[in-house]
Amino acid sequence: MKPVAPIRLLLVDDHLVVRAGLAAVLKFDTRFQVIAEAGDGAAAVDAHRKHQPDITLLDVRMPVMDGIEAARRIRAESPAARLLMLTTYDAEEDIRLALDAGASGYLLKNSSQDDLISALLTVQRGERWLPAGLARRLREHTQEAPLSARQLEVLELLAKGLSNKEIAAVLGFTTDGTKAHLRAIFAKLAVADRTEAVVIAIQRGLVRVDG
Amino acid sequence: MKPVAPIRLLLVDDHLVVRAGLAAVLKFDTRFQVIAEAGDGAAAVDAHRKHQPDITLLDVRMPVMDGIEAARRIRAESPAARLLMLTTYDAEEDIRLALDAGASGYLLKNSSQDDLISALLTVQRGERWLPAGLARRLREHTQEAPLSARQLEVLELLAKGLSNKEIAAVLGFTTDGTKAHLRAIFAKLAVADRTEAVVIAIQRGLVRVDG
DNA sequence: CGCACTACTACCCGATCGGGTAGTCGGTCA
DNA sequence: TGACCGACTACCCGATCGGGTAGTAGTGCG
Repeated sequence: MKPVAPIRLLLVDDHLVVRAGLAAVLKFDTRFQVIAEAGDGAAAVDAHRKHQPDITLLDVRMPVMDGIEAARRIRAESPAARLLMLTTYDAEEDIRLALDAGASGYLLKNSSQDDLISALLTVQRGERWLPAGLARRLREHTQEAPLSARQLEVLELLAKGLSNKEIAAVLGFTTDGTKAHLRAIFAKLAVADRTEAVVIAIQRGLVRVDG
Repeated sequence: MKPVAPIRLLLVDDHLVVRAGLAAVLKFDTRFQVIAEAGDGAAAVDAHRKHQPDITLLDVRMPVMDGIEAARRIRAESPAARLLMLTTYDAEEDIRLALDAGASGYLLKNSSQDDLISALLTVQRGERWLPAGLARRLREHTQEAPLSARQLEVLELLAKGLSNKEIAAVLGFTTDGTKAHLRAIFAKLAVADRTEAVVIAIQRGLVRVDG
């Protein structure tokens, strides 16, 4: 064992308890050193600029600026930054967005201490880290055509329970327009009707219901 | 200030990080003392029996045995036990179930340290603690008639995207039977169609989609 | 005992939905 | 330039949905 400089970490999470927990869990491992913490995305960007950590542990869902946007901005400033996203949710869309935003890994909050540590070490080596089952599920849907921006708008309204006519009114086209979009959406999500589409969309994280 | 014996706490959460975080946050407040931890519901029941804590902080969603069931069993053994449920989700149904199971309070994981401490102190006094906005939302829907067991079965299948005919086949009655159930469900949830019903059901925690 | 309520079945009917087909318009990429 | 694709509009048609109404069986409640 040769002595190595500790990996310097920036912790970003809006939950105080989670930050404290991560710090507590990592405190006794000399390979890691928590050098800063932040409670929202904007603070994370500032803290990253100031401290230039080796790895940033970034919560996905946060007030002010979410983890995805924070990841994008950090990568814009520091393309070599290593970002490990941290989340409770395994919605595929979140993961896809996180990876697109430049994250090097994706860690579920219910991971064990061992997982946390191996994720950190893996990311530090410049490799990608994803939870076991997730990598497979992600590949499955990655082949399929993604929804267009317009289709996501329609889907969002659909998930509010609007009828074809109401969706058309909101988006400013005819009910036939809604139907055309729905047909494309159904095909891409491989479902038969609007209800199924909404359920799948929620499962995959294409739309949010937490309101 | 007269010196008081610290409030003895049992922490129950399947996330190591959360347990560590709670312990870390409470460590510096002498009014509290963490005397034991558990990682699932079954272990929580055992730990409660053994340590008889003043307050048990119980995560709702856990493997092996969830927090609701654990709360029920703990209360069965120790009717005076004070239980503070801890969760990320604010689905109303979870809260209702938790309170029915005998919880004295319900704390969201994104609460501040101040909230955590005042929740603990409130519960210790034997009073009920609920997050601000939640108490109101809960009262709103508490007036409304709850769904029957059969209606929940139908709702569950509805949330899988099944048609009236398919639901009827699964449950063993005619499509008219499905329609009769749906009419009752729509009325109780105050929605106009199946898609809206599913969204509301997911929001309120009446059905789960995490799979 | 009657009353209320859930769990259905059944029929009617208009509105909505979903699928098939076809064509226009604008942007992109080779 | 032509080929392709997304965003529509439009029309047809059968299936499904949701609402109104009515009636039966079974259960729990006072």
